[in-house]
Amino acid sequence: MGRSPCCEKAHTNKGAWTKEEDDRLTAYIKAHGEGCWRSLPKAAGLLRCGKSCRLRWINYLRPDLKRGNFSDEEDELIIKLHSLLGNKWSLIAGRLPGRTDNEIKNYWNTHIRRKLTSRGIDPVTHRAINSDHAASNITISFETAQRDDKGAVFRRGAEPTKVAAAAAAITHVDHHHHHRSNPQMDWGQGKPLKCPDLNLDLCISPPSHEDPMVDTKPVVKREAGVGVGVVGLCFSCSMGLPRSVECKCSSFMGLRTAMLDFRSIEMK
DNA sequence: AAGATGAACAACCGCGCAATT
DNA sequence: AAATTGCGCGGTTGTTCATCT
Repeated sequence: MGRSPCCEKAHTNKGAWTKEEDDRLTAYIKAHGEGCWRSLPKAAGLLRCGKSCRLRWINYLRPDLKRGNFSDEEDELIIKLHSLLGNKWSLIAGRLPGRTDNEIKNYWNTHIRRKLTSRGIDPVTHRAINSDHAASNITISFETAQRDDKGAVFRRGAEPTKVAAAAAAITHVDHHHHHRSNPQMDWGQGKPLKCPDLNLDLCISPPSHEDPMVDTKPVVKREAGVGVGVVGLCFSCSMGLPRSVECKCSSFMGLRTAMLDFRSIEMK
């Protein structure tokens, strides 16, 4: 048999959170940390579903949330990342410290979608509206990921973290081969993407035993409590200090973007 | 001033996968 | 191995606020 039910559906509050509920949740997590969401409501004295508590904490109460308006740089970064990742809001949020997937998703739906449409760009395909050719064949470039002598992929400039094998680079370009959640990517081929103004190093952690016959649908390996993906900024850049001699972080629209660490993405 | 409409965003819902029993 | 739950995700809905007519 499995576990006991996650929460009692009856006798749980729904809808907007009150100040008192927020305070209780915040106080509890500050005292005990983010633990088991299922047992948290009862322990914290909240008549809420654990799922609801998690959502409230992650999207609203967490102290490291940035909140406030998105900058133009953030806008553009979201657009670029969306063109690469599709509606993978959690992955996109992983590139924007202090922003949540829900916030970005809402922002996309209310602002950016309209912004792109007004620019004549289809927000879904990132291609020019009414032109099959104008924006097609956009090539998004990634520097070649390095491999160690056993073929494991590791991030340039980082300790050779061995991740499972296979393709380091992502492919794309043929917009006719659509992945169900990411029309811009062809996850199976392992050819580099090219994008003139987005210099990001993507290391897709591949399957440990690559089998061309298996479904290559990308999946996100979950790491509880850890945002997916890590911005690999060096110390100087992460502190906003002048670049050091060793700094290998790249710039994108004035932002130090460093290298994307997609260790948590794996091919199925 | 009041109602209609749209924008913004918080919260919910259902699903898939991994973990657990 | 199968059944079941926990967690996280993306899609959607509901509510509030601002602007327009």
